[in-house]
Amino acid sequence: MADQLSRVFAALADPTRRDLVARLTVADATVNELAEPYEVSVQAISKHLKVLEDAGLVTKGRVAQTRPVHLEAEVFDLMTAWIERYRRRAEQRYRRLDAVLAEIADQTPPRTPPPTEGPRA
Amino acid sequence: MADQLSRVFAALADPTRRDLVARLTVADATVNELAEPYEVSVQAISKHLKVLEDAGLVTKGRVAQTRPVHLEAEVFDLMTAWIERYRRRAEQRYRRLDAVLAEIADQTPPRTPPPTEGPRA
DNA sequence: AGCTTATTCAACCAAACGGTTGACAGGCCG
DNA sequence: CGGCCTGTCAACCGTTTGGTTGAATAAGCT
Repeated sequence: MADQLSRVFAALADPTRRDLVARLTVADATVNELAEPYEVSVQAISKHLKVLEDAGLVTKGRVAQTRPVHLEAEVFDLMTAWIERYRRRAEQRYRRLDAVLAEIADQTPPRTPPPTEGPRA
Repeated sequence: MADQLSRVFAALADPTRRDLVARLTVADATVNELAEPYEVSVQAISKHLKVLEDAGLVTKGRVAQTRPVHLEAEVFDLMTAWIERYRRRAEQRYRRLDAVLAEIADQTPPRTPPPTEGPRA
């Protein structure tokens, strides 16, 4: 199996699974309740829930013969940490670039239009 | 093709691709430069970059015969928005649950130990 | 023009994915 | 006890994924 971060991202790459997570933010629910709105079989949803469970996004209880599914929101922090870390670095880099460009624009009088949006765009 | 959010999550579900993104927060780089540290073929990295590009995480320029790869950090906001939205909802729900539990504990004197951690755990 | 470098395209392969149907295990309830 | 839910396991199927090698395209360099 892959590392947890990979599993979390992979789990949320599927729209059905994202929808399941979204619905679980409202309330815990049993597998059948969760499966009801979709057109696929209960087994398919059971598999989706297993993926979410393996990623640590969800846990299952045991009430009578049902297994209420519960969202574990803490795992979101794992993603947020990764995303924020690199977003911050990327932004710092742009800030640095902006500074360099500003300096260049300062030293050299109106030469070329500032290539703030480079060859792409 | 799937929606962009799915493509972004799927793109970041691979450790090699996450590493590419991480390295691109430092500086733009050509395909060959990016491929150098890994043990796989350049073609494999080219494919990874295509996945990142299709997800909108990355764009390619054209300098001479090289195609410098550039990180598009804005797409991160798409994920952050999704994550924060549902994290917030989940947290609100816990707050509500806490309130309910507090009220119950208030009305009923020491009856059962508060089931703050339910059947799971 | 002709060679070289950088990158992608194409065909192929094994493994994983998302779905199906059918069988089976656990726990209620008449 | 016997049946009925609820949920999972197993086998199967078509598609996607991540990798390979080999050929093709594009833009310098001499």
